Amino acid sequence: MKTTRNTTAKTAVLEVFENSKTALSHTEIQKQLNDVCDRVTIYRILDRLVNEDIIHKISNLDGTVKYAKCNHSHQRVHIHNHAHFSCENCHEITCLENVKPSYIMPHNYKVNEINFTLSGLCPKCLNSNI
Amino acid sequence: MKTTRNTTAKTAVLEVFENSKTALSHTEIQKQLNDVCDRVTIYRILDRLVNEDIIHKISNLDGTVKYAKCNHSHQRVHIHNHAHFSCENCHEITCLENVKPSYIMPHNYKVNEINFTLSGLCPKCLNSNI
DNA sequence: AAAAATAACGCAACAATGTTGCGATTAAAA
DNA sequence: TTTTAATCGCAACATTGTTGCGTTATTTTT
Ligand SMILES: [Zn+2]
Ligand SMILES: [Zn+2]
Ligand SMILES: [Zn+2]
Ligand SMILES: [Zn+2]
Repeated sequence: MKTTRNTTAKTAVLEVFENSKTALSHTEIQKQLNDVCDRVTIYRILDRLVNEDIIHKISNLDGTVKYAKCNHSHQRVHIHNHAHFSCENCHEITCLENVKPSYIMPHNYKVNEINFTLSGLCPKCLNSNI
Repeated sequence: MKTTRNTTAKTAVLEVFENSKTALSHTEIQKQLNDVCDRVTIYRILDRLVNEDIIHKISNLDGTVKYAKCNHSHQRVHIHNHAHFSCENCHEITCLENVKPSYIMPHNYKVNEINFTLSGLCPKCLNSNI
């Protein structure tokens, strides 16, 4: 079995997540790390953190990919079924941990995973405009 | 005002959509077109068809982008608020025109658009496996 | 029908994002 | 301390999408 290791690069990436309230893209992480490690290493660390259920991957409407901390590691079954909000103004992505859509599916489909993304204006941008 | 023109390439792309029950990626369209036109032209045609509300763009969980015919052009307000299903086995994307999620949002958010994608096994793959 | 206007095209070049192979490091176990 | 293998850096490559520009072709005007 493969064991996972704690490296300086991985610790640095984790710290970036700890200090962020919103989801982060690979590029945003790279900028904050400031040459702590190679570009490729960040990709590999992100893959590992996803596999370890420490962060989750968010694919956005505009094609960008971001990652966010998992705030539910205590749950027995680790499922990412919450919604995400994408602000059209500041482009920040936030987890809406408590928003879970209800829906009715046609028969003969087996649903394993759902992705629910809403876009519009976040509270910050909603208050600070005309 | 810019007027839109009917070209052989655009007609060919439209025909590909007419013959498809599922959503199509740029690459899939390109293969079916078989050098009718350049790669870039397909991108530009897809952009135009989206602007004309003839097709809609679907961003998938795995980062792929597909396009599908709009089957609701008769509606007065043209909104794409239906769900999409992504099969983990055959990777086909289908529009679930009648699946519309209900949800409760926290205050102070203004929602303009939603994206609801479900993944799992489609009816075809569900029936044809062990 | 011919001429004029411009939407659409082909091509080449570029950009962003992510992947792979491989030899060198280094964290963790023995 | 030595050994093992997970992780890293680097170079090279792949995919997807964009842009500029001179050319082609559809549509409108004359
Ligand atoms: Zn905002
Ligand atoms: Zn989340
Ligand atoms: Zn299927
Ligand atoms: Zn659809």
